[in-house]
Amino acid sequence: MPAPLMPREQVLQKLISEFRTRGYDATSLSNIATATGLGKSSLYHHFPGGKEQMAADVLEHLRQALRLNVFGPLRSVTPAPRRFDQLLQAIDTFYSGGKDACLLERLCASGQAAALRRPLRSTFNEMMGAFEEVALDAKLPVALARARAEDAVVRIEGALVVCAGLGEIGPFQRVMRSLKRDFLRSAPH
Amino acid sequence: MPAPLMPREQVLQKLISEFRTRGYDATSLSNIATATGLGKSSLYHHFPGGKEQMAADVLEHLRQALRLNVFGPLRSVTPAPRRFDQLLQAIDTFYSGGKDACLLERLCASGQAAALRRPLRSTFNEMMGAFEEVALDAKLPVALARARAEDAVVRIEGALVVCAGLGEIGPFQRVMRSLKRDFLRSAPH
DNA sequence: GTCTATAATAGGATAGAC
DNA sequence: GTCTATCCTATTATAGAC
Repeated sequence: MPAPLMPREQVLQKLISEFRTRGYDATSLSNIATATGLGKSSLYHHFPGGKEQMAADVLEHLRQALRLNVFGPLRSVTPAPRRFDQLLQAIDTFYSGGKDACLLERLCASGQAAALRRPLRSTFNEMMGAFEEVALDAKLPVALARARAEDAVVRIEGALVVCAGLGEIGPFQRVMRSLKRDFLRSAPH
Repeated sequence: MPAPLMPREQVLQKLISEFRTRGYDATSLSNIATATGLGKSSLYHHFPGGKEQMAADVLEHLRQALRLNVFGPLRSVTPAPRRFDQLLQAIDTFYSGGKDACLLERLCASGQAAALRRPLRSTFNEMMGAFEEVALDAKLPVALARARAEDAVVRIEGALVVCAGLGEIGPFQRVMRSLKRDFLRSAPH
Protein backbone atom coordinates (compact mmCIF):
# COMPACT_ATOMS: atom_id res chain seq x y z
CA MET A 1 0.00 0.00 0.00
CA PRO A 2 2.12 2.88 -1.25
CA ALA A 3 1.91 6.25 0.43
CA PRO A 4 -0.35 8.86 -1.22
CA LEU A 5 1.54 10.91 -3.79
CA MET A 6 -0.69 13.82 -3.15
CA PRO A 7 -3.22 14.57 -0.41
CA ARG A 8 -6.82 14.63 -1.54
CA GLU A 9 -7.02 18.33 -0.84
CA GLN A 10 -4.30 18.99 -3.36
CA VAL A 11 -5.84 16.69 -5.95
CA LEU A 12 -9.06 18.66 -5.67
CA GLN A 13 -7.15 21.90 -6.16
CA LYS A 14 -5.67 20.57 -9.37
CA LEU A 15 -9.09 19.45 -10.53
CA ILE A 16 -10.55 22.88 -9.88
CA SER A 17 -7.69 24.47 -11.73
CA GLU A 18 -8.16 22.21 -14.76
CA PHE A 19 -11.92 22.67 -14.87
CA ARG A 20 -11.61 26.41 -14.57
CA THR A 21 -9.11 26.79 -17.38
CA ARG A 22 -10.26 24.15 -19.86
CA GLY A 23 -13.90 23.85 -18.92
CA TYR A 24 -15.35 20.65 -17.49
CA ASP A 25 -16.23 18.79 -20.67
CA ALA A 26 -12.99 19.68 -22.42
CA THR A 27 -10.96 18.25 -19.55
CA SER A 28 -10.14 14.58 -20.07
CA LEU A 29 -8.95 12.07 -17.53
CA SER A 30 -5.61 12.13 -19.30
CA ASN A 31 -5.39 15.88 -18.70
CA ILE A 32 -6.15 15.27 -15.06
CA ALA A 33 -3.69 12.42 -14.81
CA THR A 34 -0.97 14.65 -16.19
CA ALA A 35 -1.90 17.58 -13.99
CA THR A 36 -1.94 15.51 -10.83
CA GLY A 37 0.81 13.10 -11.71
CA LEU A 38 -1.55 10.24 -10.85
CA GLY A 39 -2.55 7.31 -13.03
CA LYS A 40 -6.12 6.88 -14.12
CA SER A 41 -6.63 3.98 -11.73
CA SER A 42 -5.50 6.11 -8.83
CA LEU A 43 -8.01 8.74 -9.85
CA TYR A 44 -10.76 6.12 -9.79
CA HIS A 45 -9.58 5.14 -6.35
CA HIS A 46 -10.19 8.69 -5.14
CA PHE A 47 -13.32 9.19 -7.20
CA PRO A 48 -15.04 5.83 -7.79
CA GLY A 49 -17.82 7.61 -9.65
CA GLY A 50 -15.36 8.86 -12.25
CA LYS A 51 -15.43 12.27 -13.83
CA GLU A 52 -19.01 12.85 -12.80
CA GLN A 53 -18.10 12.46 -9.17
CA MET A 54 -15.07 14.67 -9.61
CA ALA A 55 -17.42 17.47 -10.62
CA ALA A 56 -19.65 16.90 -7.61
CA ASP A 57 -16.77 16.61 -5.13
CA VAL A 58 -14.97 19.58 -6.55
CA LEU A 59 -18.10 21.68 -6.21
CA GLU A 60 -18.60 20.59 -2.64
CA HIS A 61 -14.97 21.37 -1.91
CA LEU A 62 -15.32 24.80 -3.43
CA ARG A 63 -18.22 25.54 -1.14
CA GLN A 64 -16.12 24.67 1.88
CA ALA A 65 -13.26 26.79 0.57
CA LEU A 66 -15.59 29.73 0.03
CA ARG A 67 -16.96 29.45 3.55
CA LEU A 68 -13.48 29.28 4.97
CA ASN A 69 -11.55 31.81 2.91
CA VAL A 70 -14.13 34.14 1.45
CA PHE A 71 -17.26 34.26 3.56
CA GLY A 72 -15.25 33.55 6.69
CA PRO A 73 -14.37 37.16 7.44
CA LEU A 74 -18.05 37.92 7.75
CA ARG A 75 -18.44 36.07 11.02
CA SER A 76 -15.82 38.08 12.84
CA VAL A 77 -16.49 41.06 15.06
CA THR A 78 -14.79 43.48 12.72
CA PRO A 79 -17.02 46.40 11.68
CA ALA A 80 -18.94 45.94 8.43
CA PRO A 81 -16.91 48.25 6.15
CA ARG A 82 -13.66 46.58 7.10
CA ARG A 83 -15.17 43.10 6.67
CA PHE A 84 -16.52 44.06 3.30
CA ASP A 85 -13.05 45.06 2.16
CA GLN A 86 -11.77 41.70 3.31
CA LEU A 87 -14.51 39.97 1.37
CA LEU A 88 -13.63 41.85 -1.80
CA GLN A 89 -9.97 41.18 -1.26
CA ALA A 90 -10.60 37.46 -0.88
CA ILE A 91 -12.69 37.40 -4.05
CA ASP A 92 -10.06 39.32 -5.95
CA THR A 93 -7.45 36.80 -4.88
CA PHE A 94 -9.76 33.91 -5.62
CA TYR A 95 -10.18 34.97 -9.24
CA SER A 96 -6.58 36.18 -9.61
CA GLY A 97 -7.77 39.69 -10.27
CA GLY A 98 -9.96 38.57 -13.17
CA LYS A 99 -7.51 36.23 -14.89
CA ASP A 100 -9.17 33.02 -13.73
CA ALA A 101 -12.66 31.89 -14.58
CA CYS A 102 -15.39 30.94 -12.11
CA LEU A 103 -15.81 27.22 -11.51
CA LEU A 104 -19.52 27.66 -10.95
CA GLU A 105 -19.91 29.25 -14.34
CA ARG A 106 -17.86 26.50 -15.99
CA LEU A 107 -20.05 23.85 -14.41
CA CYS A 108 -23.23 25.71 -15.38
CA ALA A 109 -21.96 25.69 -18.96
CA SER A 110 -21.17 21.96 -18.88
CA GLY A 111 -22.98 18.75 -19.54
CA GLN A 112 -23.12 18.20 -15.79
CA ALA A 113 -25.23 21.26 -15.13
CA ALA A 114 -28.43 19.25 -14.77
CA ALA A 115 -26.88 16.77 -12.35
CA LEU A 116 -25.41 19.61 -10.27
CA ARG A 117 -28.58 21.71 -10.16
CA ARG A 118 -28.98 21.73 -6.39
CA PRO A 119 -25.39 22.30 -5.24
CA LEU A 120 -24.95 24.98 -7.90
CA ARG A 121 -28.08 26.70 -6.78
CA SER A 122 -27.20 26.69 -3.12
CA THR A 123 -23.63 27.82 -3.73
CA PHE A 124 -24.88 30.84 -5.63
CA ASN A 125 -27.35 31.48 -2.85
CA GLU A 126 -24.61 31.26 -0.23
CA MET A 127 -22.53 33.70 -2.20
CA MET A 128 -25.35 36.21 -2.36
CA GLY A 129 -26.12 35.52 1.28
CA ALA A 130 -22.61 36.53 2.23
CA PHE A 131 -22.95 39.91 0.56
CA GLU A 132 -26.40 40.42 1.97
CA GLU A 133 -25.18 39.74 5.47
CA VAL A 134 -22.54 42.49 5.35
CA ALA A 135 -25.00 44.88 3.84
CA LEU A 136 -27.49 44.19 6.61
CA ASP A 137 -24.75 44.64 9.18
CA ALA A 138 -24.07 48.05 7.70
CA LYS A 139 -27.69 48.89 8.44
CA LEU A 140 -28.96 48.82 4.90
CA PRO A 141 -32.68 48.06 4.62
CA VAL A 142 -33.35 44.41 3.88
CA ALA A 143 -34.74 44.93 0.39
CA LEU A 144 -31.79 47.05 -0.62
CA ALA A 145 -29.30 44.65 0.96
CA ARG A 146 -30.77 41.76 -0.97
CA ALA A 147 -30.86 43.66 -4.24
CA ARG A 148 -27.28 44.82 -3.91
CA ALA A 149 -26.07 41.35 -2.98
CA GLU A 150 -27.63 39.87 -6.09
CA ASP A 151 -26.24 42.68 -8.20
CA ALA A 152 -22.76 42.17 -6.76
CA VAL A 153 -22.70 38.48 -7.63
CA VAL A 154 -24.20 39.19 -11.05
CA ARG A 155 -21.50 41.76 -11.77
CA ILE A 156 -18.68 39.58 -10.58
CA GLU A 157 -19.81 36.63 -12.68
CA GLY A 158 -20.48 38.83 -15.67
CA ALA A 159 -17.12 40.55 -15.39
CA LEU A 160 -15.36 37.19 -15.37
CA VAL A 161 -17.21 36.14 -18.52
CA VAL A 162 -16.45 39.40 -20.30
CA CYS A 163 -12.81 39.26 -19.18
CA ALA A 164 -12.57 35.73 -20.56
CA GLY A 165 -14.08 36.91 -23.83
CA LEU A 166 -11.92 40.00 -24.21
CA GLY A 167 -8.76 38.54 -22.77
CA GLU A 168 -8.47 41.55 -20.49
CA ILE A 169 -8.92 42.00 -16.78
CA GLY A 170 -10.11 45.59 -16.91
CA PRO A 171 -13.83 44.86 -16.54
CA PHE A 172 -13.29 42.77 -13.43
CA GLN A 173 -11.11 45.40 -11.82
CA ARG A 174 -13.64 48.12 -12.53
CA VAL A 175 -16.43 46.02 -11.02
CA MET A 176 -14.37 45.49 -7.91
CA ARG A 177 -13.64 49.19 -7.59
CA SER A 178 -17.27 50.04 -8.14
CA LEU A 179 -18.37 47.59 -5.46
CA LYS A 180 -15.79 48.88 -3.03
CA ARG A 181 -17.02 52.40 -3.52
CA ASP A 182 -20.78 51.94 -3.64
CA PHE A 183 -21.91 48.65 -2.17
CA LEU A 184 -22.34 49.85 1.41
CA ARG A 185 -23.55 53.34 0.56
CA SER A 186 -26.86 54.07 2.20
CA ALA A 187 -27.81 56.68 -0.40
CA PRO A 188 -29.53 55.67 -3.64
CA HIS A 189 -27.01 53.79 -5.71
CA MET B 1 -28.28 15.65 -55.94
CA PRO B 2 -31.20 15.64 -53.46
CA ALA B 3 -32.74 18.91 -52.42
CA PRO B 4 -31.52 20.38 -49.12
CA LEU B 5 -33.54 19.11 -46.19
CA MET B 6 -32.92 22.30 -44.35
CA PRO B 7 -31.51 25.66 -45.41
CA ARG B 8 -28.12 26.50 -43.94
CA GLU B 9 -29.63 29.33 -41.95
CA GLN B 10 -31.87 26.89 -40.16
CA VAL B 11 -29.05 24.42 -39.54
CA LEU B 12 -27.07 27.19 -37.89
CA GLN B 13 -30.05 28.03 -35.70
CA LYS B 14 -30.22 24.45 -34.52
CA LEU B 15 -26.49 24.47 -33.83
CA ILE B 16 -26.78 27.63 -31.78
CA SER B 17 -29.66 26.17 -29.86
CA GLU B 18 -27.74 22.96 -29.10
CA PHE B 19 -24.58 24.78 -28.06
CA ARG B 20 -26.49 27.15 -25.83
CA THR B 21 -28.38 24.46 -23.98
CA ARG B 22 -25.81 21.65 -23.72
CA GLY B 23 -22.59 23.64 -24.02
CA TYR B 24 -20.21 23.25 -26.93
CA ASP B 25 -18.08 20.37 -25.71
CA ALA B 26 -21.02 18.38 -24.40
CA THR B 27 -22.73 18.54 -27.78
CA SER B 28 -21.78 15.61 -29.97
CA LEU B 29 -22.18 15.23 -33.71
CA SER B 30 -24.85 12.66 -32.97
CA ASN B 31 -26.77 15.24 -30.95
CA ILE B 32 -26.49 17.63 -33.86
CA ALA B 33 -27.49 14.98 -36.36
CA THR B 34 -30.60 14.25 -34.32
CA ALA B 35 -31.43 17.92 -33.81
CA THR B 36 -31.09 18.77 -37.48
CA GLY B 37 -32.34 15.52 -38.92
CA LEU B 38 -29.19 15.36 -41.03
CA GLY B 39 -26.63 12.56 -41.21
CA LYS B 40 -23.07 13.16 -40.13
CA SER B 41 -21.86 13.20 -43.72
CA SER B 42 -24.33 15.92 -44.59
CA LEU B 43 -23.05 17.93 -41.69
CA TYR B 44 -19.52 17.58 -43.04
CA HIS B 45 -20.79 18.76 -46.38
CA HIS B 46 -21.99 21.98 -44.76
CA PHE B 47 -19.03 22.26 -42.42
CA PRO B 48 -15.96 20.60 -43.97
CA GLY B 49 -13.91 21.62 -40.96
CA GLY B 50 -16.13 19.57 -38.65
CA LYS B 51 -17.22 20.60 -35.21
CA GLU B 52 -14.49 23.19 -34.93
CA GLN B 53 -15.80 24.98 -37.97
CA MET B 54 -19.34 24.72 -36.67
CA ALA B 55 -18.27 26.76 -33.67
CA ALA B 56 -16.58 29.37 -35.84
CA ASP B 57 -19.46 29.62 -38.32
CA VAL B 58 -22.06 29.73 -35.61
CA LEU B 59 -20.21 32.56 -33.93
CA GLU B 60 -19.96 34.50 -37.17
CA HIS B 61 -23.63 33.91 -37.80
CA LEU B 62 -24.51 35.14 -34.35
CA ARG B 63 -22.64 38.35 -35.04
CA GLN B 64 -24.69 38.93 -38.15
CA ALA B 65 -27.88 38.18 -36.28
CA LEU B 66 -26.93 40.59 -33.52
CA ARG B 67 -26.21 43.35 -36.03
CA LEU B 68 -29.50 42.71 -37.76
CA ASN B 69 -31.91 42.08 -34.92
CA VAL B 70 -30.33 43.63 -31.86
CA PHE B 71 -27.97 46.43 -32.78
CA GLY B 72 -29.98 47.23 -35.87
CA PRO B 73 -32.42 49.61 -34.15
CA LEU B 74 -29.48 51.83 -33.27
CA ARG B 75 -28.92 53.02 -36.80
CA SER B 76 -32.39 54.37 -37.22
CA VAL B 77 -33.42 57.97 -36.76
CA THR B 78 -35.53 57.19 -33.73
CA PRO B 79 -34.59 59.25 -30.66
CA ALA B 80 -32.13 57.61 -28.27
CA PRO B 81 -34.51 56.67 -25.44
CA ARG B 82 -36.88 54.91 -27.80
CA ARG B 83 -34.00 53.12 -29.53
CA PHE B 84 -32.61 52.01 -26.20
CA ASP B 85 -35.94 50.44 -25.31
CA GLN B 86 -35.88 48.58 -28.61
CA LEU B 87 -32.36 47.36 -27.88
CA LEU B 88 -33.38 46.04 -24.48
CA GLN B 89 -36.47 44.45 -25.95
CA ALA B 90 -34.42 42.68 -28.59
CA ILE B 91 -31.99 41.40 -25.96
CA ASP B 92 -34.81 40.22 -23.76
CA THR B 93 -36.27 38.27 -26.66
CA PHE B 94 -32.87 36.97 -27.66
CA TYR B 95 -32.32 35.39 -24.25
CA SER B 96 -35.96 34.39 -23.80
CA GLY B 97 -36.25 36.61 -20.77
CA GLY B 98 -33.32 34.92 -19.03
CA LYS B 99 -34.23 31.30 -19.76
CA ASP B 100 -31.59 30.77 -22.46
CA ALA B 101 -27.85 30.97 -22.00
CA CYS B 102 -25.47 33.18 -23.95
CA LEU B 103 -23.65 31.46 -26.79
CA LEU B 104 -20.62 33.68 -26.27
CA GLU B 105 -20.34 32.57 -22.69
CA ARG B 106 -20.72 28.92 -23.68
CA LEU B 107 -17.94 29.25 -26.21
CA CYS B 108 -15.72 31.09 -23.73
CA ALA B 109 -16.20 28.17 -21.36
CA SER B 110 -15.35 25.59 -24.03
CA GLY B 111 -12.26 23.97 -25.38
CA GLN B 112 -12.57 26.17 -28.46
CA ALA B 113 -12.10 29.39 -26.52
CA ALA B 114 -8.47 29.75 -27.58
CA ALA B 115 -9.24 29.18 -31.25
CA LEU B 116 -12.12 31.68 -31.11
CA ARG B 117 -10.19 34.39 -29.25
CA ARG B 118 -10.51 37.08 -31.91
CA PRO B 119 -14.14 36.67 -32.97
CA LEU B 120 -15.20 36.35 -29.33
CA ARG B 121 -13.33 39.48 -28.46
CA SER B 122 -14.74 41.52 -31.27
CA THR B 123 -18.28 40.32 -30.70
CA PHE B 124 -18.11 41.43 -27.09
CA ASN B 125 -16.66 44.72 -28.26
CA GLU B 126 -19.46 45.16 -30.77
CA MET B 127 -22.00 44.48 -28.08
CA MET B 128 -20.51 47.11 -25.80
CA GLY B 129 -20.15 49.43 -28.77
CA ALA B 130 -23.88 49.22 -29.40
CA PHE B 131 -24.69 50.32 -25.88
CA GLU B 132 -22.06 53.03 -25.98
CA GLU B 133 -23.49 54.44 -29.18
CA VAL B 134 -26.96 54.94 -27.72
CA ALA B 135 -25.49 56.46 -24.59
CA LEU B 136 -23.47 58.93 -26.65
CA ASP B 137 -26.53 59.76 -28.68
CA ALA B 138 -28.32 60.59 -25.45
CA LYS B 139 -25.58 63.13 -24.81
CA LEU B 140 -23.79 61.25 -22.06
CA PRO B 141 -20.10 62.15 -21.74
CA VAL B 142 -17.84 59.67 -23.53
CA ALA B 143 -16.21 58.26 -20.41
CA LEU B 144 -19.57 57.68 -18.77
CA ALA B 145 -21.07 56.20 -21.93
CA ARG B 146 -18.21 53.74 -22.21
CA ALA B 147 -18.35 52.77 -18.55
CA ARG B 148 -22.10 52.21 -18.63
CA ALA B 149 -21.88 50.18 -21.82
CA GLU B 150 -19.34 47.84 -20.26
CA ASP B 151 -21.39 47.60 -17.12
CA ALA B 152 -24.53 46.78 -19.08
CA VAL B 153 -22.89 43.89 -20.92
CA VAL B 154 -21.26 42.69 -17.71
CA ARG B 155 -24.62 42.67 -15.95
CA ILE B 156 -26.43 40.92 -18.76
CA GLU B 157 -23.82 38.18 -18.99
CA GLY B 158 -23.64 37.83 -15.23
CA ALA B 159 -27.39 37.67 -14.87
CA LEU B 160 -27.56 34.87 -17.43
CA VAL B 161 -24.93 32.91 -15.51
CA VAL B 162 -26.67 33.43 -12.19
CA CYS B 163 -30.03 32.53 -13.72
CA ALA B 164 -28.54 29.35 -15.11
CA GLY B 165 -27.13 28.55 -11.69
CA LEU B 166 -30.27 29.28 -9.74
CA GLY B 167 -32.72 28.00 -12.31
CA GLU B 168 -34.64 31.27 -12.00
CA ILE B 169 -35.06 34.21 -14.32
CA GLY B 170 -35.49 36.82 -11.61
CA PRO B 171 -31.94 38.19 -11.73
CA PHE B 172 -32.08 38.75 -15.48
CA GLN B 173 -35.39 40.51 -15.27
CA ARG B 174 -34.16 42.79 -12.50
CA VAL B 175 -31.05 43.66 -14.51
CA MET B 176 -33.21 44.54 -17.48
CA ARG B 177 -35.46 46.73 -15.38
CA SER B 178 -32.48 48.42 -13.79
CA LEU B 179 -30.94 49.15 -17.19
CA LYS B 180 -34.18 50.49 -18.53
CA ARG B 181 -34.48 52.86 -15.62
CA ASP B 182 -30.91 54.07 -15.19
CA PHE B 183 -28.79 53.48 -18.26
CA LEU B 184 -29.52 56.78 -19.99
CA ARG B 185 -29.76 58.89 -16.85
CA SER B 186 -27.39 61.82 -16.99
CA ALA B 187 -27.20 62.09 -13.19
CA PRO B 188 -24.65 60.02 -11.25
CA HIS B 189 -25.73 56.41 -11.43
C1' DG C 1 -2.75 3.85 -3.02
C1' DT C 2 -0.47 3.32 -7.10
C1' DC C 3 0.75 1.02 -11.24
C1' DT C 4 0.49 -1.46 -16.08
C1' DA C 5 -2.38 -3.32 -18.93
C1' DT C 6 -6.76 -3.74 -21.39
C1' DA C 7 -11.46 -3.49 -22.26
C1' DA C 8 -15.54 -1.09 -24.10
C1' DT C 9 -17.43 2.63 -26.09
C1' DA C 10 -18.23 6.95 -28.07
C1' DG C 11 -16.51 10.57 -30.66
C1' DG C 12 -14.99 12.86 -34.76
C1' DA C 13 -14.11 12.16 -39.37
C1' DT C 14 -13.97 9.87 -44.26
C1' DA C 15 -15.28 7.01 -48.57
C1' DG C 16 -18.19 6.22 -51.96
C1' DA C 17 -22.89 5.19 -53.63
C1' DC C 18 -26.98 7.56 -55.11
C1' DG D 1 -26.92 17.21 -50.72
C1' DT D 2 -27.83 13.16 -48.43
C1' DC D 3 -27.16 8.46 -47.12
C1' DT D 4 -24.89 3.92 -45.25
C1' DA D 5 -20.95 1.96 -43.79
C1' DT D 6 -16.58 2.19 -41.92
C1' DC D 7 -12.21 3.92 -39.81
C1' DC D 8 -9.41 5.72 -36.32
C1' DT D 9 -8.53 7.75 -32.29
C1' DA D 10 -9.37 9.28 -27.71
C1' DT D 11 -12.06 8.59 -23.85
C1' DT D 12 -14.05 6.57 -19.88
C1' DA D 13 -13.67 2.82 -17.14
C1' DT D 14 -12.03 -1.86 -15.19
C1' DA D 15 -8.93 -5.84 -13.78
C1' DG D 16 -5.44 -7.35 -11.25
C1' DA D 17 -0.49 -7.11 -9.74
C1' DC D 18 2.41 -4.90 -6.26
